[in-house]
Amino acid sequence: MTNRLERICLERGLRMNEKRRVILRVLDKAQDHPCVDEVYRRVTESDPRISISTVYRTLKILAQAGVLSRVEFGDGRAHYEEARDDRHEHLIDIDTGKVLEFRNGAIETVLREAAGQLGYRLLQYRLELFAALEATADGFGELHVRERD
Amino acid sequence: MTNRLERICLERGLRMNEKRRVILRVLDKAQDHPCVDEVYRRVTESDPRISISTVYRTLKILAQAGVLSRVEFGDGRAHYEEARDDRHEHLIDIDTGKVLEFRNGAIETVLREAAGQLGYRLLQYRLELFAALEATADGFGELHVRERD
DNA sequence: CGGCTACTGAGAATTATTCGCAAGAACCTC
DNA sequence: GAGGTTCTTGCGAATAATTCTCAGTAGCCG
Repeated sequence: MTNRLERICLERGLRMNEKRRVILRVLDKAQDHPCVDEVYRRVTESDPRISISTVYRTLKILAQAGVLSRVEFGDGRAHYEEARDDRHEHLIDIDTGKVLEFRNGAIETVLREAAGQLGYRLLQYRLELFAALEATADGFGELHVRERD
Repeated sequence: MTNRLERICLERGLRMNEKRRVILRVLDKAQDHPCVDEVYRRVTESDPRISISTVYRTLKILAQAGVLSRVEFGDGRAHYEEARDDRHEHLIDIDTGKVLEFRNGAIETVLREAAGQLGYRLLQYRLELFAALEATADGFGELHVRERD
């Protein structure tokens, strides 16, 4: 079962080999946003002979090819996640360091408008929210949010 | 003529000396968001004997004390600006690398609401818009930020 | 004035990441 | 399936931004 990411790589003219497959598999399975070291750690569980250089290089190439997305959380390291076409935002829980993903179309709209008011067209943006759990429950019950790292 | 920033420093229990005054003056006069190297360059015009260590250290301390704000524009360097109490956003022109500042209360509102919907209270956020003048460029291309500013 | 501490300069150390190069492997062509 | 071009890999060295160490210096408060 050739996975989805592997197929996309081939479509974009990237060569495929077992090391690259291992890296792709790690990111395909990841439920979080691992940094390079963490990807390396996971990757070496499958193939201890892979080098950190290769991980750095491959992640960079895959991000440039749009197979992965590079995210930065202000911790001085690059984090990667599988690229998806649905834009989503990241909220970092100040207390636990956990990263929540959520979607909110209004954000993109507001930002696009703000850029527009300056005569610009928004191409891309970097956004991270730092927040703390509200002391009081809001009584709206379970919100379905994927908890990630 | 003791400047405003210097006064704030004293209020927060920071010691004052001529080197620190020079750094403060540079940031007080700055109309942009200089990175550490750039601050160092400007500072050495007044006092060539100041060291880059001191610039790094002082900028960090001043930012922690809330006298300055540290901003990151995705170019891998820290940039500093005088801290102000009015929240403002940054838009990076991807063609020129120029950084525009603007105010837009709607942005903060939307972000605060988004956090609220997740049960969180927004404490802080990092936001950078990358955009091109309406007329120019098309599509979501590579984003490269140039030095300076 | 005197002392407790914070501040400074210089260079070494750290951290994250990229580069250079030679060897090895994909993939296209015939 | 052989061959060759070009991409990929591993390793260690190189960068780049930033922090740390440490000894010497100097604010600031009493």
